[in-house]
Amino acid sequence: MTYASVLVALADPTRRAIFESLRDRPQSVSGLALGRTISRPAVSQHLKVLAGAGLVKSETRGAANIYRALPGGLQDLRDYLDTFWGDVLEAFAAEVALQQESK
Amino acid sequence: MTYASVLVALADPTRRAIFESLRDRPQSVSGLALGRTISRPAVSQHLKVLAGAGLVKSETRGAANIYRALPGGLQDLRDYLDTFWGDVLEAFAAEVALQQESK
DNA sequence: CAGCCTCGTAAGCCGACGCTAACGTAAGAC
DNA sequence: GTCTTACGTTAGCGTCGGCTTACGAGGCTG
Repeated sequence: MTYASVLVALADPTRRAIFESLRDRPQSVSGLALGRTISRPAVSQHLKVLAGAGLVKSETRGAANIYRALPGGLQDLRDYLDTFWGDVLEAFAAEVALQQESK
Repeated sequence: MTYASVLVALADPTRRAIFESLRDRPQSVSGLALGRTISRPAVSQHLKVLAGAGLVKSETRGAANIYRALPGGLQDLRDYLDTFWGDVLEAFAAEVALQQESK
């Protein structure tokens, strides 16, 4: 069921940009807000959503909060897509079989 | 860039349900609306979004419109997630190297 | 032809989401 | 202690998205 929250989290372009930025290297909240046009609280809220989806981990270092990307959070979504592949191929095979019968 | 529209399309639960229903077997618009609580036009609009993302194909048969799931439409998203994996592991390795140096 | 089915689209409503501004809190630096 | 920096949270606003109702366009049947 977590793949649902992952989809919602990654559906937003700003959130994807933040996640991709964290993919390159861990960063603080203000560090993430520096390169963008949105305010720091907006970044904080996006990080909250990403953390809720298990895509990001926060690590307090002094007064700063360092965020890091969690690649494992994508696994559920990958599995979801994989099940789709198999099912759709099965359905296709069944369809072909039906076509054969109707001839 | 298509993975973005795929993410948006699959982020909605109703749209996912429709897509999963088409995964099992091709169906008409009213056929899809039959099992659900939402109206037929709502289904039609969702199908439009799914088609825009390349996840669904419409095939006119008489007065009916048969929709079919396109598994290939998920490939771009899969590739996007895969690039994430490699990059994040590289970043992790770089982080470990930094930790080692600072000791 | 008339009637019925299929479907897509437009208008409108309403709730959810993203954003900002403002507040309060906690951790160093001096 | 004081100041600064970094952060999270809240309230409020604007906007986007999903849903329904109503309409118009094609196809099939009698």
